[in-house]
Amino acid sequence: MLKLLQKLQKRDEFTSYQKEVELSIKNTQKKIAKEQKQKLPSLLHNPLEQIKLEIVKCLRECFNANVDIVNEINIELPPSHIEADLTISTFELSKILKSDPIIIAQKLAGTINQANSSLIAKAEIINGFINLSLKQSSFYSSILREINEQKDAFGSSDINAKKVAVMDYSSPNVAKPIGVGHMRSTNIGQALKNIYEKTGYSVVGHNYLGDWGTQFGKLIYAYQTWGDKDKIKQNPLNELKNLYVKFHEEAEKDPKLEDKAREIFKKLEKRDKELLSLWKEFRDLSIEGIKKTYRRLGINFDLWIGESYFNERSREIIQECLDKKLGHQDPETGAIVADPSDNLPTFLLQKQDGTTLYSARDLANLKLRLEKFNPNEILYIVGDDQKLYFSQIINIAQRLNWFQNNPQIQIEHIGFGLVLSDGKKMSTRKGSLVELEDLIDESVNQAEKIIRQKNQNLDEKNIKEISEILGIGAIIYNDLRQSRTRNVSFDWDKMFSFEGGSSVYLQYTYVRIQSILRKIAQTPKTPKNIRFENAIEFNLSKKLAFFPFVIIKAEKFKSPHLIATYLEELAQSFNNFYNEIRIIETQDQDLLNSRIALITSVALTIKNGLTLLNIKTPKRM
RNA sequence: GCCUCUGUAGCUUAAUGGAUAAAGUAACGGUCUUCGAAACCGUUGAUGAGGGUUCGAUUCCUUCCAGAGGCACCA
Repeated sequence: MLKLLQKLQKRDEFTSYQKEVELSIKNTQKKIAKEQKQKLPSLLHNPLEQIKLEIVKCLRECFNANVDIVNEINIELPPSHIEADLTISTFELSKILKSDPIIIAQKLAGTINQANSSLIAKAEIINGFINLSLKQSSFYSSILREINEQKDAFGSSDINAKKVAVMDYSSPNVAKPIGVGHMRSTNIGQALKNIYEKTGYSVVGHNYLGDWGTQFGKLIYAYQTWGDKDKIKQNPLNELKNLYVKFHEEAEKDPKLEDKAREIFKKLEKRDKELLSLWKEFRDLSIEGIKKTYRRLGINFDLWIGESYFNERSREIIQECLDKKLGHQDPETGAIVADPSDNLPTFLLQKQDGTTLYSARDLANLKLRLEKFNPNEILYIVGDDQKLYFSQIINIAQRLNWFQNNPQIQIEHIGFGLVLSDGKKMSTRKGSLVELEDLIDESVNQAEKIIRQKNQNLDEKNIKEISEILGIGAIIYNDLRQSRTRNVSFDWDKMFSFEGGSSVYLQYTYVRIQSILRKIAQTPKTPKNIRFENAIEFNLSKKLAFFPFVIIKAEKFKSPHLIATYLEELAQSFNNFYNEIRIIETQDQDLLNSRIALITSVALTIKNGLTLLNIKTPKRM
């Protein structure tokens, strides 16, 4: 009886939330277990993989190499001035085999030529390069058959089967609206999740919400001082943002406000019932708005566990740091300081007023991930401005011996350049923030304008749907097409480029193919005798064969932009072909069917690639 | 002050030690009575500056210059 009473007394806004979290962790564990049992598509039917394996076999024959060299074979398309189908450079091999590249090239090319391969016609050497000429028709029919069989699965592989990765992305602060800066973490994170899964990984997507901390003290203070309940009910997100900005404006004039905010947060950490219910209200309102934006962008997570969940656990972590002498209490202030090694600067875990800091909660978060998912990788997809912070955290976790059960684990901060406005970092506090929702609306409007201008045959409903697809795609693509590390300057005009080098270019190419397939009006079926007539067709098929390997590379370097670059090259190649050859006028039935198989493959690959980047493909536009 | 990242064509970007540095955009010229010209073809145009490492450097090291970010009670 007494226990029940105690339980009831203890029950507050937290209790139900904690239950929710535990359930979502269990569900995620189930999801992983299920995925690990699934059979994944293999690369073995891809002729490019077959060529690679043949070369490895030849290498083993002539060098008795028992080192693992499969992944060192680097097959590429040769530069345009070289007349060959594929090229291998032997420079990397020479380091592994500790031999002269020219000699390797000579020996290897000789062995390949004697091997009587079903795909390779001949190997020639120029310097350290081995240039391969293929048995083109077998290669061509092999890759087209493979793609048309695999369909949406084309691009998948099993090279990372049975591996688990936890990804921390988006993770917005719930007290303020999502800005365009946060968009990068969201887009890059989701794209990396998709890419990882395509190579066989099970991925836990974690939206680590910033739903705790002094910011809530600020927000609650602002609400209590200037807030208006009715206004918040009408337009919650906007009003909360106004309060947040107002607080910072006032705090500029009167720095004492910061102390007041800290005081409120301190009470919140002590579970003051009234404050806690305000906290819950603001949190729920914010999350509702955030989810709306995610729905439009197609972002999904397995876990929504915010910092608040780790509040109490972080106390244990702080104690653990003190016990293991990785932290100390500052004798002057009483704050608790963590002491990383490797010349990294110290950082605070707990403030002098006894409340916890982000770092302590983040360490608790890391521990939970290790315990619940035992992952091979943990990726923090967070801006480069937090690079130092993550090296500090990882250093402490390492020295707390948290990785002893899993020494191979990779914990990485996947940084990226910031979105700059007028050359500077954007900030909610200074009001220089462009809100993501506004940006999306604007882009969708721009798209609609152009669609109306370009295509008069669409009805209203279609126009709305397609504007949404094109407008949102343009924003995401603009974010993902360049390599992660460079800063992005925010430029409205650049966002709405609907020409070459944009998602719209890729979508347009896809739509064109759909249009041809509609005109031909026969169900595409792969013919018995696949053949081609023109070199452009064969080149396209080579490019297609690379798709799964591009995904693998994008996973290895955590670089979604490699997919974008690849798709642009593919689309360009197709458009070239399209301009050269009139597909529907092909007389020979086998050739026509082969061409249908080819363009279907191109369309599938563009669609699968854009899906990885979280961009949709319309049927018409 | 210390540390980190970035610097490629007028502009936005690609190329993670390899062959003649690749695209888009802008400019100029060409291609639609024929599969959707939101496309295609052609011309002009670039590695911030200096040193080093090596068969070979946009890529690695170093000095300088320029921009951005971080460095204790925000997250």
